[in-house]
Amino acid sequence: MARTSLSRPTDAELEILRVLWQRGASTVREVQEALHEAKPTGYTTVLKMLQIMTDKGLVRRDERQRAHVYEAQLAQAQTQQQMVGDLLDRVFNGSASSLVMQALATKKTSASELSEIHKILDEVVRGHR
Amino acid sequence: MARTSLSRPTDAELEILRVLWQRGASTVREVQEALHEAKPTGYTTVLKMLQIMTDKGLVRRDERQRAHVYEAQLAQAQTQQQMVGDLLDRVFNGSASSLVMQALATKKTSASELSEIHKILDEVVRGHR
DNA sequence: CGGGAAGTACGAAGAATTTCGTTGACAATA
DNA sequence: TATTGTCAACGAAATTCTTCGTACTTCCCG
Repeated sequence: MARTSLSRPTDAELEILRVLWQRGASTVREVQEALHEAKPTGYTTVLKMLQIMTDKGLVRRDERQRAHVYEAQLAQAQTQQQMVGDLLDRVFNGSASSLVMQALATKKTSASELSEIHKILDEVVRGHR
Repeated sequence: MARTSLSRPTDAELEILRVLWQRGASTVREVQEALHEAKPTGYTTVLKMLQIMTDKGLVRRDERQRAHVYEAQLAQAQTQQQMVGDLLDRVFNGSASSLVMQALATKKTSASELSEIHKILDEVVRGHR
């Protein structure tokens, strides 16, 4: 039974999505092996998660081969945008500047990261005029 | 029984923290009334949440009055920083520039927000030299 | 003092999340 | 063909999150 709403992925779901984004379409076994390196995880656990995620519409399943192949439904950037938007609403009252400020305060952001952000900012400002 | 770890607040916990940050130290009744406007919530529900949050160390409780007074343990900025750091790790692989990019892509950020971000960025860059 | 109002504590129940054991289907191979 | 290995499906258990009913306590007012 497919769902309609599509809420934000849980932690375990996100772990799996990260693998799928990195590897591209993968079998259960491939995902399990990738996850297992970071954190021991059983095969059936990953399988069950992927079944649930298929149900929720987070991933697509290709059943043509005996070993089904799973693929993330949304591109990484889309999910990132959704999740940062969610955080913006829930935690920052919609203030993007607060979010950026706290993001920069958290990590010692590298100089190259900073100039990258500067570039992005310039582009957005340019687009605004 | 107090906990040790202090994981990220759940959604319901965050709702309550938002009230406490906005109002400052408050009784259960005060929190409940504030929450109730946005979303009907029973008194004992809020009470139980606050008890759990005290347990987790998310809030402090002053029991000197009959109506206990609750206060957020961490300042809003601290929690924001923690949560954006968490998102950075879990969803953006630590790339602050990606996060900023997606944040700006999500909302039509206002011009004043953009210049505010620009100012923050300049300050951080200056601090780096 | 007696009774109601306002408060806390406790426990339970339902939902969602996460993990994994067992089963049965299917395929490769000896 | 008989055996062994790989896989999906299913269900159940453990945990966490969320909500709220009930019981007990304390305070105030007549």
